[in-house]
Amino acid sequence: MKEYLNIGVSVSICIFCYDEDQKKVLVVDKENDPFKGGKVLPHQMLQPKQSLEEVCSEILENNIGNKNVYVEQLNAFGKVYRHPSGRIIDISFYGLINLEKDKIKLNEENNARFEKIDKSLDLVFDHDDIIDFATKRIKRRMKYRPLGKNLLPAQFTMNELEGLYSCFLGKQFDKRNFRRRILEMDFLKEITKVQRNTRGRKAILYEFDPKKYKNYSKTGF
Amino acid sequence: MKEYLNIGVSVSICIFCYDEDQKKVLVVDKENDPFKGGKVLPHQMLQPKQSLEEVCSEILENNIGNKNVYVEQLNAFGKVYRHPSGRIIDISFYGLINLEKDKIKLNEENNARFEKIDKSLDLVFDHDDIIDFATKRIKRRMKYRPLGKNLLPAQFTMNELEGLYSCFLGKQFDKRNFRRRILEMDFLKEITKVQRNTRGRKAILYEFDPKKYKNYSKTGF
DNA sequence: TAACTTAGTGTTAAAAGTACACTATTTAAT
DNA sequence: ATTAAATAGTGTACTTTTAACACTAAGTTA
Repeated sequence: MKEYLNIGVSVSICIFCYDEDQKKVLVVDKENDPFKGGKVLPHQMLQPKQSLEEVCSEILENNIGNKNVYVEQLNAFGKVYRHPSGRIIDISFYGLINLEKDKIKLNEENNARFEKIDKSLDLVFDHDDIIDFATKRIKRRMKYRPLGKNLLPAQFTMNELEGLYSCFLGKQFDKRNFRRRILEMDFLKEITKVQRNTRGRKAILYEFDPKKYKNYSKTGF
Repeated sequence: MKEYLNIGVSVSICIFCYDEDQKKVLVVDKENDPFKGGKVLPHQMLQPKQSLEEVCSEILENNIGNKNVYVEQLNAFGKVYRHPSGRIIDISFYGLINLEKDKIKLNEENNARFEKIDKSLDLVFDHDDIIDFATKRIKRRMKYRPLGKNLLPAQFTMNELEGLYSCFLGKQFDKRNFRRRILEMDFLKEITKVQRNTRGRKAILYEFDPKKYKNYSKTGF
């Protein structure tokens, strides 16, 4: 056997959602050694016949019961001793979902769950670094691409969208400027129906315009 | 043997330089099958005991005789049939060099050489895609980070810097606006000496201010 | 000394971004 | 029915950034 084949390739995914006005990430309990019982990102070994896309689909299917989630590649993490039981290169991805719209069925066997992202997350391997990497990537990306279609319900208010942006970018916006900017970017459709069980004035509901959203997603503003 | 080990990991590097007012990339002739004699990016199989950084150093040493070139990771390319003789995942990097300053000794055995980047490059595997990926990454990066320290000689004129930007971004600049913007960014030192064997008026020479350049490289403007 | 080559310089107009405070609509409480 | 509390929505003035634009300066060569 060729020596260079003594390397495994794993794929891991940061799956983010926006829930209870917070950014959360999917973590699972590790079912086998090393670090059995430790908290990790969902991940899996790549098999020789699988494309990277295929193993991503499998990971998604196995952990959230829905393989049709768009993911993007982040980075290959390859420190020699990142994995204690052999040489494993990890290729990481991230994806964004909405808990209702995407019909998520969390895997109960490995205790798959969404947790909010802070110091106390504390994953094993170098998975905290991966989350960090993903967080920065998303922040940069959302400055020139639209964000929200995968994270929000089909219809949403301007304040909800503002909350999302505010949460993911970690800063406050001026209401008026935010609205103006978003509407100028021209990827929203205003829905005439105005319905919500809230106190206070009822808000206009918006949807993303699928075509425009898609175009801007590809080419940026 | 575990099935998932039947995958190899290669590392390839796009090494760019700026020569004769053109952006060029290092290519070599492939020395063994598959595609023996074909044109490729310098690359090598990752060995189990090597870090990604180490194999990059080796590739650099073997092809340009200087392993101390800063490289950044681009992307993992992992299509199942990208390599005809087995499953190989390629992790690509890019680096920027200056032909004189970096004391480049091109490997003659594999005909290592810099070629300008256009349709006629035509590399085997998916190496054209990798160059494409690198080109876009650099374009995006140079909008918020300084560029040039690795590509230009230690001292250079403002017009030379403009030429470089113009070449890498693929667009023309207004002289006055360009100068103003670059000087405002404040990573250049003006050198009093004004010397060049050129026709016409002599130009002021600049150097990069190492500290400022480094800071902006990390954090952006 | 005139023609040519390359380097260097300021101003104005347009666009984008930022700061800022009140009115409108609805529900809940009295 | 009236008032208080909650949430949604709106416009203007100022500042900063970007973009457009053409001539003068310094040196070389014929």
